[in-house]
Amino acid sequence: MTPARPASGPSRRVPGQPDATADVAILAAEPEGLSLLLVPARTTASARGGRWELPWTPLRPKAPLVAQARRTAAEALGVAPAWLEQVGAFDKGRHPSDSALSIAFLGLAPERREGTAAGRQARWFPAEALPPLAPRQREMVGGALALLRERLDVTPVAFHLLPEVFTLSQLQEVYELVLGHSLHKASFRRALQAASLVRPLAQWRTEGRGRPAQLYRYAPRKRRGIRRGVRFDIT
Amino acid sequence: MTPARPASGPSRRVPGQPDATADVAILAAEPEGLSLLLVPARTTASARGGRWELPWTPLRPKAPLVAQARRTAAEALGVAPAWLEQVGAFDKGRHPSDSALSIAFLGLAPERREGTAAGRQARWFPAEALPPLAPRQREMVGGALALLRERLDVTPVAFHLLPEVFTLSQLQEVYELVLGHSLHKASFRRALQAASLVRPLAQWRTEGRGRPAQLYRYAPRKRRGIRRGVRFDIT
DNA sequence: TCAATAGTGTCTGTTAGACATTATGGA
DNA sequence: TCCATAATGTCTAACAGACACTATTGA
Repeated sequence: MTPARPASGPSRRVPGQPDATADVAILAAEPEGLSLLLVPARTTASARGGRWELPWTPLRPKAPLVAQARRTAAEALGVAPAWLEQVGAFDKGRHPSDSALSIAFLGLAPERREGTAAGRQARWFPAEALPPLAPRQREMVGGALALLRERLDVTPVAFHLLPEVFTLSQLQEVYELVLGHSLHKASFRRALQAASLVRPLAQWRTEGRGRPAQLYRYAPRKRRGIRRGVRFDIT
Repeated sequence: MTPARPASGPSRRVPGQPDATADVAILAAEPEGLSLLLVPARTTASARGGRWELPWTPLRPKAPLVAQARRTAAEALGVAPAWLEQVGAFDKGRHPSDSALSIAFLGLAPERREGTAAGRQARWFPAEALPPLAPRQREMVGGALALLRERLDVTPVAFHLLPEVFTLSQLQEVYELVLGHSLHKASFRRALQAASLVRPLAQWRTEGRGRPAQLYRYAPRKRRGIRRGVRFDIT
């Protein structure tokens, strides 16, 4: 499928090292939607000016995969991501490195607006309006978003998209952003109460107009082994 | 971590080819539990007699990843698996090939007892009583089982563990095997009815003692976009 | 006072699980 | 006949969503 490419400049293939890359899709939640961290494309033959790409590094077999992904993420984000998980291996489509294989990771950053000076020229883009990406990286972003949605109702992953201290409205916003639809406020809080995942603080924060919102902190108490019945919820 | 191994016999490392493998965990459902297909370990220096391993092949960058996994599975199973999905990339622990990286796949076979002559010397082992495996392959099996559980309530994947025609008790057994706990019969059937995933046939099958069970076929009719509320079901 | 947001109480329809009952075969 | 399994109807407790209402701030 791919035409035989000349081994381009900086792709130094060391025998014994896999011809593969580690790519990281770093997501953050903002009021307007999820945003993705991109870095300026390395200047290669194919790259005209102003292109962007997912942070990636060539895979080095010595270092553990996750460690390398974490380093790659930290390099672009400025700090280590609050959460990191492998999405999977991708081999279809072109990659900026022209590598045959790429391992994608999902990284989460807590509320990018505050702090987290994105390294060098890295920039955040709204997840619904991304600049053109290499086909393989485009697929990896899709996989990362899907993984985030999957994890959301199995793992308290939403809290890694929020600062230490947050309001329940903020928490609900994150869930709505990731799930892609709005939730019932009373039901959301009831379920949250039942799960006892958060601890209220004796602090309130006023934001714009209305009544100030109480602040909460992530503090899971119960370990519940609830066995739900089967749901045949095929999509 | 790994001591410097001499490049052992059959590991021909071609420069430009990733030093990686594709491994497949092929599962089937039996009344006693899930079973896993293993093949005799390739005779290498480390292998004493009677060891087993997951079917694997060295990764060839030209071929698409899934295609190669499917071929690897078919070689061990005799036929193509009814379902195949990537589990992820594994790099920790030793692999029979001593490769730095392995991509794991989950394969499903419909009820192994009937037909499906396992290729050559391949053998089924109960998933709870596996023979010793290379550490990395052991992890891959765990990942494959976890993925199967994850997929079960999102995708009608259970039907790929059953023959074309089955009884509702068989279907429930598969769900119970994969989920690891028993389900309420009436509730199970009610939910199944509501999802309209199966079509009853005008055939009954008597099995042992009691009343004969009606046979069903997988036939999803509705495409439902039901939006459930959030569940904070952290395990 | 009005607008806007936070937070809560009540009602109702849905549903999962418990239980009981009928149906239908083999031993 | 008895036993084992299939299949279904009814009841109840739990729960999700709708709705309404109070609370508390800024404009």
